[in-house]
Amino acid sequence: MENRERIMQCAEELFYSRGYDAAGVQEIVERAGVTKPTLYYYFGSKRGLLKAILDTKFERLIPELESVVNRPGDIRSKLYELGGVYYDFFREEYRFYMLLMALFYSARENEAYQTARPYYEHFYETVIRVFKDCSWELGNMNGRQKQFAISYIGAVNQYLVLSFDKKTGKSTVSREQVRGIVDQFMYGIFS
Amino acid sequence: MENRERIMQCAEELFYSRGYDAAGVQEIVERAGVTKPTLYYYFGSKRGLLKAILDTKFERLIPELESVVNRPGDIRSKLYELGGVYYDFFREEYRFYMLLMALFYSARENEAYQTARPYYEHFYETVIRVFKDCSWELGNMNGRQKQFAISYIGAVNQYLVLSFDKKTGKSTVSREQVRGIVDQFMYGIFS
DNA sequence: TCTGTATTTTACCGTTCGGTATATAAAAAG
DNA sequence: CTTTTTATATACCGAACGGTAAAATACAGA
Repeated sequence: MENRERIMQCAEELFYSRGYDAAGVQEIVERAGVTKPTLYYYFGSKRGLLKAILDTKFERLIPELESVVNRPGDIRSKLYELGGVYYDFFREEYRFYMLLMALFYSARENEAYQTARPYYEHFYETVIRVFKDCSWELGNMNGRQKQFAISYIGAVNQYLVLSFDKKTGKSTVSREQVRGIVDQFMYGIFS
Repeated sequence: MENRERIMQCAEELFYSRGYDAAGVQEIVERAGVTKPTLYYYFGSKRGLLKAILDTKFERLIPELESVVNRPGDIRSKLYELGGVYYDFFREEYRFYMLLMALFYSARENEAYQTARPYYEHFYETVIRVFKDCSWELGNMNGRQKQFAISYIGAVNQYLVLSFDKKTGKSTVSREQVRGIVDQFMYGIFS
């Protein structure tokens, strides 16, 4: 099982730094210190390898998101906590996070996008549910739950991604600053 | 000059639909009805072709952005107009817009990202300047101009991209709804 | 010790990749 | 009418692509 994990780790690194299409299977196995058939033994295809990486990481992220969403509380505290989950996940798994963003924005026909798509959908649905569950607080929102979810994710993501220093490999923002973004999202720029 | 333009057009389409790395030079020239040396005669390399596409489109977008930024007005009207420019550009050049997003989120080591990077920087600086020029209205903002620019672009982009129906190739939002996003950005979700 | 299974290797597949040397048309300049 | 420049095609390059057949190795349990 050691080789399997090392392959996934090296692949994640290379997908992140070169991009999924530009990263070659040959280079992945070289870094992992194995040969190609070993990779194909475990994952079946390059796409299968990507899928395995996505599965592993989401297996950790999804329950964290769910626990925030299902916990009782007002919209403010939920969005804070949600931002916190993003922030922590981003700090610990920034390579994967950046890879995920790249996949999300890659072309619709592209194999990588199609592989990653189901994961986004689950992800988005979770955030939309936050707004739906808080209709007691926000009114009927005129069907704007989805819009709220989109711009919330857009603002937070953009902020995390832009504040990432790829030289040091670290985020330059604090958890507090992410709270600031959430505040701005809720109360506007004059707050 | 006809072939040159047709190559660029076909390349834009393929870069959009398959992704820059996944789109092959061979396929581009086949669609354009020419051969490879013709492409290399005009653009020198695949990267040069991408650069030419970026140049052409930004040559149109940048002046529009500049005119909005340089016009006098309050932050509200400027952000409205800026959103309008995005919206129009997105409707008319959605393939290019989506391609641009994909390039922006692609890996830092990647050739495509490095080619597109200078264009983003110019673009971001323009939006940051909107907030800087309105410090009379927003106070000193505690150095949050950049944060504002980032989350503004993040929210608007995410909204436009998400509302794009790739089956019909059209945006499902109106100019009004983009104004709604700008309102939300300025006054929060309770507005 | 033998046998079966899980794992990894060597050596290779055909295809496509980005890119080019060279010849050839077409058109403008002398 | 020649010469030069611009533009396009034929035919090819070596390298890398994703992927695989088949053999060898490692390691169980009987």
